[in-house]
Amino acid sequence: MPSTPGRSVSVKDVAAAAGVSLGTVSNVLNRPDRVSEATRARVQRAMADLGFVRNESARQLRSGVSRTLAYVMLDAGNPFFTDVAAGIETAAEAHGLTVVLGNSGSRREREQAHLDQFEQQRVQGLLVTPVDPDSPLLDQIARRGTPVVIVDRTREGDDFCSVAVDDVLGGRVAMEHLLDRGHRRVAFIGGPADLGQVRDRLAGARTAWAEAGLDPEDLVLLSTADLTVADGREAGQRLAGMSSSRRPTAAFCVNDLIALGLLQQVIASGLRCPADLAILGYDDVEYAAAAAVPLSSVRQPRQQLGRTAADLVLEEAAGGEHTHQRVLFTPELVARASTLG
Amino acid sequence: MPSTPGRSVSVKDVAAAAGVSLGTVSNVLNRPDRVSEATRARVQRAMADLGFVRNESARQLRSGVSRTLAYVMLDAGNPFFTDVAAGIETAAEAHGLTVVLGNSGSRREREQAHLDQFEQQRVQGLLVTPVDPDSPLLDQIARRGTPVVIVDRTREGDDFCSVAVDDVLGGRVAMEHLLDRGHRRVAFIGGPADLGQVRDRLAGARTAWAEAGLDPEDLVLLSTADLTVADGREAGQRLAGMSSSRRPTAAFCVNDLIALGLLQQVIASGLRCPADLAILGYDDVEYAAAAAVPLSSVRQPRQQLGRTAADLVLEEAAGGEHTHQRVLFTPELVARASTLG
DNA sequence: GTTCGCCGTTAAAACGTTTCAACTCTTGAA
DNA sequence: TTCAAGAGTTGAAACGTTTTAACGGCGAAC
Repeated sequence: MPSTPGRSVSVKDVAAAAGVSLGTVSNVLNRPDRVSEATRARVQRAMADLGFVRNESARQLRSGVSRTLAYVMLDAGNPFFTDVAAGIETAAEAHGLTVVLGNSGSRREREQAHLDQFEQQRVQGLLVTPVDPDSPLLDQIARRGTPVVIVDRTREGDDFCSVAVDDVLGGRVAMEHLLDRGHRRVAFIGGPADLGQVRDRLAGARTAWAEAGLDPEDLVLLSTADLTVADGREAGQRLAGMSSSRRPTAAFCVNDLIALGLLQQVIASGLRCPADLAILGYDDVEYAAAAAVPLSSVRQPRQQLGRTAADLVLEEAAGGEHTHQRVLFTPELVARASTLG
Repeated sequence: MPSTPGRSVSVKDVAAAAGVSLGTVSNVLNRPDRVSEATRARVQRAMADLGFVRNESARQLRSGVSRTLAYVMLDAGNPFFTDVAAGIETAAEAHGLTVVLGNSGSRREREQAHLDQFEQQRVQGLLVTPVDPDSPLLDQIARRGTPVVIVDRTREGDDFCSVAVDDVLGGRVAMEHLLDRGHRRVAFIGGPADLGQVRDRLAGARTAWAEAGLDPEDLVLLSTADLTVADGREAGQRLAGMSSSRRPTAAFCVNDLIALGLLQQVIASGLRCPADLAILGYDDVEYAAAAAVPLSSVRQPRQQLGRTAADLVLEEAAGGEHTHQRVLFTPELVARASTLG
């Protein structure tokens, strides 16, 4: 008969009900092999009857260690980060840990609240995709003893482990693909220009462009205000308005949303993809393959990003000698109809 | 000068460093107004110097209450649930609580692990979109004293608060819209048929259909294996293959992914939307408005779902008299070009 | 019959915080 | 001058668990 909701049953209560000492109850919980079959059964029965729930606070206070990993994500609404989180969960599960997630929604004060909270909870490790990778708050936390790993961002210096994807390489791979397909009039579409990922992908694209012996001036830059479908459509209007002799034959979009918007507008304008305009996106979001013309894109190893981050933070938490490392993953081109046709 | 990582600075250390008693340090933390300006400054200085981090476990153990709400979501990769989570966070923030998220990924054992974990952490309230709303685990937790609210699901009986959206009503509203637009040959597209939401939306649609005096037999049912874009495209092929005299003039899709796939295939087949086929989706996902033809859809108040759930669980946690209630939200039709044209 | 070792169990200490009653000054009123 | 009130501070107790040293009982070995 389970107990009434009348607050918190403790080991002491269980001990009394089972007619054993409190230490024995703890043994049943933590080292069941040290307890005789009979008493163990009696104690477990009492726990079930009384509705005993271990008090994690007390357990952690005494034992000093928690069984959780925390990930503070930048934007829970973005599938990229939830995939990263899934990777973290996979790795944590393998170590018998649970993962708790905090969502900052790109807001500094929420990020700080979560970080404080998790630090005070003494989580075993703290993974974070920070609003600002250079925030001193991260240094403080690390200095006070909680292992911190930066995810999908990097920062100068070797104060942290970090895992990220090589955006410069991604930009280069993308451009090389378009060049391989024979395109010599190419547009780079994306913005705002000061966003690290936009900057890096453009830099990579420019490198490939230059290595092909082409004039840097000839790479068409179409800057967008943001990274949305609407921005892509707007860029599409600009392209459609060009004379066919001047219009690029291919577009490298800094993300898939822009690429999808572009694709829609291009089709609506009566142009054909890829015959009139090849389109290459970035991120390989779930709907990329399901677009009207299946979209070529650059895929990032999202789950692996998470798994690796979790492994790193656990290695650091384990305490042996540990040197911080910056892991940079290689993005992968996924060629589909929108550039192959 | 911040301390070395050599484990955990306690209030005792701070007290010693500041030359005050341990109780005073606690007062600085919890009732700063009771401490004189001078000592407060001295203590705060010591805390900063030593890198003091409050131990949440000890705090909670002693005070008995936690400052967190937990939400165990069914699928962190689904934007619906992240929107719900955002709503929960909004409400929690207003109460000065933080929210931790657990992701079950529709797996029972992960759900159980998270629920156990959060119960043991003595969270103030537990929100959950369960794999199985009838799981006895939920009863156990509630009986042991942690307030539980079921989100986006309901269960019979009055053992829990729950918040959900009225899918029957949503189906009816959708069908009424198509009938209002004059359609009399209509297809319902979705599956698998045993999914609660498919069943409910179809039931609502049928009610509206019957109320319009139409023969139930005339509502065309196109069953899909799943709820993906690919399923929608496949349904589109079936529709396009019909003679124009027999083909429905409108399709109500059980979710937006199917609707988007259908739309793509319809356009690819040379049919016009909405002239040849009006299309109505469900969920109003982010990309619905950005489709080639902006998609009409049925919107669910996702954030409000979360806010309400959080408010309910907090009310229950507050402890006054509380009667469990089942809140059913009203979905809202968003009419766009795909049914208006 | 004594000793030894082993097993199951116990009692007490410790973790770091919050709370509370008690104490010491200081100040203003009687 | 005495007293009351109040502000500021203190020390100890308590939260529920884990851990450890010690204990009693029992069979085996001598």
